[in-house]
Amino acid sequence: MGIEERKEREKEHRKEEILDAAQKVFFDKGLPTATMDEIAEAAELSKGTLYLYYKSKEDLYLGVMMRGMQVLFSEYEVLAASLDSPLRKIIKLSELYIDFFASNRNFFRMFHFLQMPQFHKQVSEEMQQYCGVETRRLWDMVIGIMKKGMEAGILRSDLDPTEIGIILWSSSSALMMRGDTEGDRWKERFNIDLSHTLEVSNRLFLNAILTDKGRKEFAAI
Amino acid sequence: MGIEERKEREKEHRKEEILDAAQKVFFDKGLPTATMDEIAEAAELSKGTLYLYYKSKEDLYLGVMMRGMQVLFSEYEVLAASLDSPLRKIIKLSELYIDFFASNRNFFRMFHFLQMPQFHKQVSEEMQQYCGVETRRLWDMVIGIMKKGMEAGILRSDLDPTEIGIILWSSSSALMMRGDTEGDRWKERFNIDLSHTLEVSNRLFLNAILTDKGRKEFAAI
DNA sequence: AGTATTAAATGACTAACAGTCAGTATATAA
DNA sequence: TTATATACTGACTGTTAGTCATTTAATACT
Repeated sequence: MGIEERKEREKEHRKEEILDAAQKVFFDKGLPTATMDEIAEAAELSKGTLYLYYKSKEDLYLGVMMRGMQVLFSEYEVLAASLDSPLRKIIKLSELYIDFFASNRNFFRMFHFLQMPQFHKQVSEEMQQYCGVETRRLWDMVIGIMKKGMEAGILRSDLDPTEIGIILWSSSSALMMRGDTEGDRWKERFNIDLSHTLEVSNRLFLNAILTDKGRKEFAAI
Repeated sequence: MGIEERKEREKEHRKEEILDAAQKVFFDKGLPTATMDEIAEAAELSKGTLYLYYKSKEDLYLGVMMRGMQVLFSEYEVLAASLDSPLRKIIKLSELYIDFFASNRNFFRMFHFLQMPQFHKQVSEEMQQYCGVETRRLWDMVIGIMKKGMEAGILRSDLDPTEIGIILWSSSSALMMRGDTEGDRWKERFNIDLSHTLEVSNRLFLNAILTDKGRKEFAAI
């Protein structure tokens, strides 16, 4: 009785095809300018069909966004499983995020939508749930890497690994976001290269959270 | 010939009345859910009239947002003109922003719209221009305070005052934003109080950018 | 095979809303 | 009192998210 299973697979496949189409259109136009008709056109389906698979345009948007999250997550997974030293893992954590920003700009921009519920009009409970669960997996991974660093004695033990994780992540995000949208203006107005600013920020912060041992190891790299 | 002038005043007054109405509605419902008809109703004007004063719903939203920016700006202005020491000014700069976040949550949320052009559909060139100019005034003030700190020898002179300003601002913003939208979840999931995390972040960062002299003064406070 | 049943897809339709503009009312000038 | 300019109105248009009665296709049954 493989028919049920095949149908299930085809259904999943159709969902992915719709995401492919939505991704193209959203990358091109952004959430408010993209239309469901365009996405249907791109998917070679009727608009009604889109709604058999996703509850709203915003759900579809978040569906695409979650692909970006998965990309980042799987890169972190590789990092966490690697044989690098705890310090190198923490450094690479930042670098990976910066690389992700550089090569997946469109996904990066989408991330912010999740965090701004005041711009949600039709996000379904389920999708919000799903996003929350996956986001948490990402955080657990980041926090896990921080904890390892603390156990290895390179991170100050008077700090909370979760707090450090969120601070590092948030400050990086914020600077990348500003670099993305206002990088040129900062360059011409203040002669500031925001990607340099991000490096400075991470270096300052890293030095602030490392133990003497950690700082020595860091200096040796 | 004071008629022209009076009319000019009345026009400005009408613009403000419209902003009052828009503020109420936007605070209540957020950008996507608020409707121009509601705002017109609240302003006791017809919808058409709104468009004599503002080019689009998004322009109106940014108009309200700029009021929040002015509030923050004028508080910074008082601080900059105060007789506090350079170090105290820098500390108060953070505190002021945190206070603003606490007591003007709705304005704070609006700030993010400006920074996300991917969610702009109808923002006029003029409004964008206006926002840019005012934002720059705010930045100049922040950067000015940092420069004074550097001249006073309490901030490391190998760092760029503009970079320090933007890092401090961005990391604070990001943590407040997360606290705003996900504070409860972080509390229950990780037992983290994000307003505490913000304090930690600012303290770590401050210690990282202060000179020995600055750190001594800081410890004495 | 032919027929019944179930599932997938369609696209015309509705409702809601941003933005427009021809027309009205009000104030000033002649 | 009449003419002109200015402020305002609200019915109207165009667009688009989301729906649903109907059609099409696939599977099950006899």
